[in-house]
Amino acid sequence: MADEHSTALDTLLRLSELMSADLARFERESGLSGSRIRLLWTLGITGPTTQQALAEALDVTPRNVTGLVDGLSASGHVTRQPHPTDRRATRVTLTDAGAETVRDLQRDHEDLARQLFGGVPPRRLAAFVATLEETVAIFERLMEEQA
Amino acid sequence: MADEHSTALDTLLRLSELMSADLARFERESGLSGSRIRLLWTLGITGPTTQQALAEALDVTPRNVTGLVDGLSASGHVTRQPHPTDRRATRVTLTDAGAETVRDLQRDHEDLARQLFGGVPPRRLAAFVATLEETVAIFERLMEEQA
DNA sequence: TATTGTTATACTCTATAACTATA
DNA sequence: TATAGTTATAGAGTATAACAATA
Repeated sequence: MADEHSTALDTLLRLSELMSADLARFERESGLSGSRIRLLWTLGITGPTTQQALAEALDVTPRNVTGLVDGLSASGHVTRQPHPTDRRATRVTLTDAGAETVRDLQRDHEDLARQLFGGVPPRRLAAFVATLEETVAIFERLMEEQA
Repeated sequence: MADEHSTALDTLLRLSELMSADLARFERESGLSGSRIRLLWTLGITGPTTQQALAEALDVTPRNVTGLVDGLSASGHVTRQPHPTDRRATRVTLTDAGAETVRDLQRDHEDLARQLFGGVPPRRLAAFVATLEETVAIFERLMEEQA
């Protein structure tokens, strides 16, 4: 018989698996890899930005971003534009098709949120979110201590 | 201003990222990749088992398991043993070193659970877990409908 | 015939290091 | 000198397809 602590963490891990499986579904439907989808999602949040900034946001090397942007450029989801003031840099910009993919992602995300939590009474949902957020705060503190 | 539904899902995604970062810490400390760690974890749960069974449990191809077992065999974490009754099959077994790695994983897992949830009052933790488990149930139903 | 695992081949993600162009 | 991005190289994870040994 496991501790309730462990049950909570195990269930969170199970939810992680399910969210990964949901991402895999989008991968199949869009023909895009998870890494490319994450880049598009980031670009949707930041707007047009440099590869350097993308590398930091995604926590990967600049070289890796070069490869991802190559692929997304070939598939017509992004374009490389000259940076307006720094001629060393490129600005990665969503094409119309890329922007549509990002909208699809956002819509799927909202649909999922509604399906998972739409039936939870407001008071209970608020308490749930509060505990989640406290857990994130503790976790972030732990990770900082180790860094 | 986002819906509380979306906030809940966003926070769960954030927790997923943190759990991935925590796994990455174990990867650095052990010198093992995430895929190999998952195989060891699975082997710790099932006990000695065939590559076929590992492929199903990990949801990857048999060929993939061959590569992972090759690596874990070279690093001394597992061995290939003849299957007692089926001469086509191999039984993958944890070595002492492999078993120790699994124990480290389990200990880290329990430590993390205690650090994250040890301070949450029992009633509140029970309510939290209940909502988590309902969310998993809804999510699993959704994924089945799509499959 | 069906199953277990491997060889052969290929693609994506990822990293480090060296290099070019620009700041 | 430092920064942005690319070329060169390498390794891990993953997949499909063809094959050998065994059931």
